[in-house]
Amino acid sequence: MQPASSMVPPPMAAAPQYQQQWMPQQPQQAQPAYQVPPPQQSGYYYQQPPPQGGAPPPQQQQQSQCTASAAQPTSADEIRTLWIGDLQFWMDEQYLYNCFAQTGEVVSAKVIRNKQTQQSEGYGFIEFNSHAAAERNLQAYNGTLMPNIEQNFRLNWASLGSGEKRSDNGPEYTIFVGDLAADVTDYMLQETFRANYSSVKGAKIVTDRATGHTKGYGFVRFGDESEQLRAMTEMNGKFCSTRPMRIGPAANKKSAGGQMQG
DNA sequence: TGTGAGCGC
Repeated sequence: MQPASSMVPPPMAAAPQYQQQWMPQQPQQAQPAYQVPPPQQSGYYYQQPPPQGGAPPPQQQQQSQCTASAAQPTSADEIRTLWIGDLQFWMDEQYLYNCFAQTGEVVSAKVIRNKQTQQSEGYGFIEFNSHAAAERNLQAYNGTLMPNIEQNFRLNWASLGSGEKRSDNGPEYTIFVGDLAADVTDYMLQETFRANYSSVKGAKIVTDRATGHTKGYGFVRFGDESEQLRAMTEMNGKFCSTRPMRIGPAANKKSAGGQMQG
């Protein structure tokens, strides 16, 4: 049980000049020397079994080996890339790749950098070999601890790079949630509310950009205003993880539903 | 206690 030295963040060192994209030298390599332990399946109560009846199990479902002329995404179903945010400055392409390498489904990893300073912009993209693989990794890793740092993966579908994403249906109504414990993740907060309110669209824990540590508060977005209002009273004081939540109205600076007046 | 922000040349 020795931590791989290549995964340890450098104390302070100038970042070397990396390529814009990183991928393994051999795509069908048996097993890389570096291995990342799988994410801790803590078995949260909000984990739900995969839906059955319709979708085949995500096993070795070999799609057609898209070799050359089949690389034209015609719809959003073909998206195979995930967006990853809240990256530290030392998290390079190889670090990201190693995070998902044990699944054997990652194709490439990329950190977006400033062209002049080569410093990380704090986000990147992970490309997988199929849409199903990307979705599996999104579900498995999002909200779990990243290697060698007390910070959670913040993953999402890469939407803006591949054309139009399916537009949201209608306005959103956001609430502020404070007094959150340090281990509360986006997904945990979202599912805590979704268990009671079907119109929950998502949740966001606010983290410090420099350290990636939570600031102890976040936001939950609803699609239905009545559920937003109900949640503000019904969920106030309810426990999420180890602490009771304190809920208040969100001071939306962007287009909210209709709660702003004057 | 406290009111985010994140899409690639």
